[in-house]
Amino acid sequence: MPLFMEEQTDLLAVRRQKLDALHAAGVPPFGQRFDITGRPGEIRSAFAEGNPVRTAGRITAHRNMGKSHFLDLSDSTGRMQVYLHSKEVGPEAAAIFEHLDIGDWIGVEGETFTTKTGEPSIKVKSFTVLSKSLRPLPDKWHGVQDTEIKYRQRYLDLISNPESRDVFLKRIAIVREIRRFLEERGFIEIETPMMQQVPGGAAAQPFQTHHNALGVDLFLRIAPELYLKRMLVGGFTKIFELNRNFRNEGISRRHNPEFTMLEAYWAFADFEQMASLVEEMVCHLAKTVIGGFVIEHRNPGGEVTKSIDLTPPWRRVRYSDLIRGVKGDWYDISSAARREWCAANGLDITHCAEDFEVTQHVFEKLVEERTMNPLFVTHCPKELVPLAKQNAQDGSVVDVYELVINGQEISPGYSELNDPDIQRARLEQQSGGETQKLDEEFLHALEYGMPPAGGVGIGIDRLVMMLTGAESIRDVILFPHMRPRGV
RNA sequence: GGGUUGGUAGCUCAAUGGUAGAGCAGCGCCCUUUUAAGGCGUUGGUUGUGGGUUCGAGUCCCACCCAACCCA
Repeated sequence: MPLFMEEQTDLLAVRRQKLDALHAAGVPPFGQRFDITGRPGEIRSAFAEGNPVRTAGRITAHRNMGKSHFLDLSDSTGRMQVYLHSKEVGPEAAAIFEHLDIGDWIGVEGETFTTKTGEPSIKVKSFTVLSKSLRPLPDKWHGVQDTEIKYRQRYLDLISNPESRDVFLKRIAIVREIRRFLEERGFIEIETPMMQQVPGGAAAQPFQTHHNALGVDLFLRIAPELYLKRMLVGGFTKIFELNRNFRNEGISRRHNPEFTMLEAYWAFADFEQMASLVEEMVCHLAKTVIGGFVIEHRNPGGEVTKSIDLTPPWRRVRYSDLIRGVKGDWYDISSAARREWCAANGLDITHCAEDFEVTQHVFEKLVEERTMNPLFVTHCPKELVPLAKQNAQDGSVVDVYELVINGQEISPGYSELNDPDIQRARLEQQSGGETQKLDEEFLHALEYGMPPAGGVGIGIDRLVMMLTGAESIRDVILFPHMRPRGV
């Protein structure tokens, strides 16, 4: 009596009923090993007709023609259409098929053919249930639009938004190509401690933890620098580390508490050579991963919002010359006159106590933020970079570059300080006299002699943002940190 | 920390203070080459949470939660 039959329409309950139906039919809903001849996207991109194939994937589309069905099987490699007809698989399998849904993983065996609309396809002879999906997937056409779901449930974003998948595949390729580029040039990858007793190498708030057996507090590293320099002392003269740093600071469009950093050190080189190395490396990434030197950033409507041209050679300009480019007599006028000029030009410098901070604010707002194409800013004021070598000709500046692309700092590079006494003085100054913040073991190591070296750091997340056109760091980190919340 | 915007069905989105809707997904039926398949029918809601104003609140007010963006 349909009138008295309770209509069961809850989406989760319907899937549970199908799960039960599979069990009842003796079909394990969560399968085992399934050997394949190729993944869906691989078979499609290297398509040859008339071949026996086995593949597996998630059902992401179902076009039901009555007796014949067209399914898309997908994974991270892409999609492959399969054609399923009761005449080919038999009535028993056709009955099992009734219990499948979009979202289920299945394995298929069959033969490749091309449909009359020209679509590469697999004519299924048999299929195997690999995993029953108990929750419905996001909208097949729009995918996941809700940013919160994209970040908290990244797997849904990856299943339904191919453009998100592409960004992460590019990120993976970028990291792989960086390693290859450096290794081909004789750099070797080093692993140094992520838990440090003295968090050094940068000025940032660390995360704190505790080692029970040793009874000591430890800090997650804010940078690997001081350990990599110990490696230079140890005679490893071309090294890099590409891994995570942790900073206990704000979360924003450009900041995640854990982020990926490349640091590389090259003994007997200077900051100019490091600049060339970085220029070559980023150009290599653009060519191999992006496919060209021009990077276009688009808004959600698809319109180009900005264009970055990475074609080498990149400009190298002294910091002071860039400031003079903003205001020619900047270094000839009084401190008060500079502050008046800032106020008149809409720059808020109320938080700037020192003169160099005022100048730096002008640099950030009027040079850095407006620089889209690569620019090596060289010979920065020594107050800004306390750990670098002073310039031999001009003691007020240091031998460093800051690479600016896309309006943000992408990479600093130094001629590293290797005089242990000057290094100690600088670190003591930086720590404000708090001796427990000094990494004495590092200073001790320097006294054995560290070769002069060039060093670079590159924030990989921001580099990926620049290369892929992402406007938020959360779009290039698979699982960005979010405020806790139940699903 | 401050400001702005947003949170409605599984997903994507509507809804002058006056009966909460559509598309997709789901469910039922038709269809043997479709591809955002199509056709007919149909189910589905604590409108982020908690208060308040009102005859009446998704809509107005207050607080809180979560997110995005801008600022610090």
